[in-house]
Amino acid sequence: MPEGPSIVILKEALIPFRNKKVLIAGGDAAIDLSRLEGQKIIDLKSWGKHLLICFKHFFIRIHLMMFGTYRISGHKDSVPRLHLGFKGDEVNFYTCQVALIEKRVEEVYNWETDIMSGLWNAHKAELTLTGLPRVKICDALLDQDIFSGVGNIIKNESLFNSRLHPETETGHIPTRKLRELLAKTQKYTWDFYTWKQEGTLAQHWRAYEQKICPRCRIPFEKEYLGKNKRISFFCNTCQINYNPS
DNA sequence: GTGAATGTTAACAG
DNA sequence: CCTGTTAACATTCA
Repeated sequence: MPEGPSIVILKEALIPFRNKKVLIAGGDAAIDLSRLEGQKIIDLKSWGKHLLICFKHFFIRIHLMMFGTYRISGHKDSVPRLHLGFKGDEVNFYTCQVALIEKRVEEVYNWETDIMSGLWNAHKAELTLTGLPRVKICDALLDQDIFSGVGNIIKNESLFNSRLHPETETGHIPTRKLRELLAKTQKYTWDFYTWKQEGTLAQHWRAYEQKICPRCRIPFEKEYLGKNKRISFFCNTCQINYNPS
């Protein structure tokens, strides 16, 4: 379910719980739930695919992984991983990773790599990629230390929008093309955010899960590419591979 | 019933 | 120690 934009949407949905006190903490998460009870939520943040629920002396990190779900002001029949009970309200998370971290978020996270953040630093990303010339761009885009919040949909769509072949090594990408990719990736994440909220995300896909290239009408390639063997949809004609042959 | 999917990491082999 | 592979977690849908 989650790439960065979905986590931003989740965070925004939780903003009404800022300054609310957790009366009951439950669920089967392997954390000290009693630590939460009686504590007031100070803030809600996200970094990449991490949702951060901030308290005075610690924060909760939630990662929805592939199948995580949640309910706000409601619950499912199954046992939640984390249940937060408030006065007359509740929030529940399912099938996710939960950690309690005894630090301030500023000590742990740098938002310059978070593609959804106002602090996102394209120049820093460019420098990092330049220093990893043999890494395939399809792997680099999924590297959460470089593009925090980018997932497989954003990877496929951004490469298509930039007309870049997924297997191109970063060191062979012309600087102008690399900068185009950085800009279009950030733009697509915000399109994703808008379309996800509208419920129209899938109908806007131009590459992901598509059979025909919308640009030149030839069939898409569908291959498991890169170190991580994630599915890649791409057009062999429109998307240029700059690697020397 | 089977396989694959918006993800990540621990464990293991070499 | 580094790198690569496999397993594991876990839900839903085609």
